[in-house]
Amino acid sequence: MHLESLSIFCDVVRHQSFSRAAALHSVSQSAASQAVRQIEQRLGVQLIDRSTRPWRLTTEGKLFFQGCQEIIERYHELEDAVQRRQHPSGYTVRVASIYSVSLHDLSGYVDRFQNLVPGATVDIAYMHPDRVYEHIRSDQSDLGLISFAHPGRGFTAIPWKRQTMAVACLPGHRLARLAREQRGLLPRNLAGESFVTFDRGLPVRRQIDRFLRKHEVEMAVVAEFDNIENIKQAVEDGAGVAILPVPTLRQEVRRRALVTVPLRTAADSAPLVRPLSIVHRRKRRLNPAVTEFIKLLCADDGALDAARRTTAPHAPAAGEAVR
Amino acid sequence: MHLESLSIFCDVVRHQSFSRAAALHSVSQSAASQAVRQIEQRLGVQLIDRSTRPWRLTTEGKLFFQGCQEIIERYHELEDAVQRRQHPSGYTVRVASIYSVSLHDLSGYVDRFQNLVPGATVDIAYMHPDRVYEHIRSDQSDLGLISFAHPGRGFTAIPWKRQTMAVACLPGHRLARLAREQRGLLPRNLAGESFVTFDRGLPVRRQIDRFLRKHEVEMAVVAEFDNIENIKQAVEDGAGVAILPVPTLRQEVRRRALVTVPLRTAADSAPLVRPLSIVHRRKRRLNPAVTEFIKLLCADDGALDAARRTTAPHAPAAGEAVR
DNA sequence: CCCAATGTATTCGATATTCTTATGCTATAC
DNA sequence: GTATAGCATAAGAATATCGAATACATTGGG
Repeated sequence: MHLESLSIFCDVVRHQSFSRAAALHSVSQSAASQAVRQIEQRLGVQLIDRSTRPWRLTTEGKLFFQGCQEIIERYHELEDAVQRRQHPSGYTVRVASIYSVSLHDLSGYVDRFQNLVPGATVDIAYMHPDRVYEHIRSDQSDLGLISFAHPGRGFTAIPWKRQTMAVACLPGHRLARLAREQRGLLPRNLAGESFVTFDRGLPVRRQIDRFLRKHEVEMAVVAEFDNIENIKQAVEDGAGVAILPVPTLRQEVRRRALVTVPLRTAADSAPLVRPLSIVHRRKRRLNPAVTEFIKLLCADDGALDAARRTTAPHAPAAGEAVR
Repeated sequence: MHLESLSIFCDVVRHQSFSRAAALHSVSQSAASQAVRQIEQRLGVQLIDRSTRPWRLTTEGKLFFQGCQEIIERYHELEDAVQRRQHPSGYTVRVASIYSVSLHDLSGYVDRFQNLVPGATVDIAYMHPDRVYEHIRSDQSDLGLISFAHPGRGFTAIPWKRQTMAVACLPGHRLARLAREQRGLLPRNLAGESFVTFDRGLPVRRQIDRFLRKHEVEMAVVAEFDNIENIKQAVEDGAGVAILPVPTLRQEVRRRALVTVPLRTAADSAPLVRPLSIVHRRKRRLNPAVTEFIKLLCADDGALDAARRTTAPHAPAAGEAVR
């Protein structure tokens, strides 16, 4: 019997709902239903009486629920105890991040975290997206911060932030003036503009192309790069305009090298955002400090529901463009 | 985490051996090794120090072992408690059997069982092999008794008896006399004889054919049936001889309608036997009475190791002919 | 020191299980 | 009645598991 299934059963009972329990465990409602059914079948005992609405626990169900609760709690304590022995003091949270999540984005969290958990430290390492996954797979890091969390095998992705993307150009650029005049830019204003963008094949590029196609705008791609730094550089050098996540342009905007121009879209059409996710190895018990850090990262970001994790190969991370 | 894996870990520790633990759980040594490693990986903690011989538990391993033992015991108690509520008294063991396992084969066990477990009853139903599986799958029976337990999905087969097979013929038949003269029959004595046998495609038929081919004997098949009763009938009617499990001929031998003639084979060649197995649904917790009954069935049958259950698609049931 | 014996780890392909998506059902509310 | 919310079910894809074969490591004997 899978402990995870027992845990799902307990949450089904606690929340009086299969769907909510499923969400809490980051699985589909169907999976929760099947898990509970499987328990019933293996036991040969009906735990839930589904003939009424709302459903109710049977007597056996109540008994089993109480027992399960205790067993699961005990098991978690056991895991904690065993893991704590190994890292007896000074928890460390090892984070692997892509370059374009600046330290600035994180320092606030880190400070608050170190206040909250006095003994703890956070190690942040910046690297190429592929290496982030590799780092996590090989257990060199506990968490990864990446954009467009690709649904790779063995990883769990927790939606974190959604950075809105805007047009970046030189302060004296035609589009900058136009945006001032008409308060923001419409997608079609971009038509024909020289465009510095991401390599074909990167999710963010596909995202942008989809957006432009949707708004029936064609731009003249003059350069493609696989990272944001090079794109910004090219724009500063006057090669054209770019569409980039606003927070990554903070430095350049501050020193007035570039300006960001918001893109206005119709209310019903999805705005251009770059979803950032926290990823970690699936089915792996995270140490308490890591759990705490995740909680903190997700917490003030009130809009996002921490429960909406996804490990599903095809479930788009919240914020990923719809097909 | 799989409770089964935890249980394997506990047995590994208790018996200080992966192989023995694997056998106890009816899995391969490989699976046991993988199970333990999986636990270690998910915990991120080394439980067993494999660098020495014999290996030793790490400190964390000891801690985890103690905790696991308790958790598993609790879980089993919980299952029992929940199941007992449903069958508060008078356990019943429901057995589905093929026709050719006669009541005579079972009555001894049933009597002893009812002595051992006073409140219990045993229901035996006889049916076609396919229906036995169906009965078990649909939970109409707890146990099935079948021959040549085919390794079907979702079933566990416990080797039970190995019925030696012998030639059955009319008392006055040439072979009967020959056997008296030379004390038993050699396979080659069967050459050219009229042969009443099983339908092609039945495992028992393939078994017999293999045997004959191995001894380079060709017989003249005069009739094929899908069940033993018809074959016996045909032999009694003088259609020819048959090769059948000895115990299924008890009635006919007693009333002197037929005789059984043992087949002598070289010491190194496998004798012809029909393996009988007890099957039940895999991954299903059996109620205590059923467990007790299985124990009883297997017990006096000392030669067979109750631990050598098989659920493996390719593991031949003990006694099945080797390829 | 090498060799064989024993027991565990690893790899790989087959198989079984478990998931998700899509859709069907059903008890209640209106 | 009909609509709705919430669960069940089906089918196929993704994943996990298992066993067979084999590699590897340790130990004990020559």
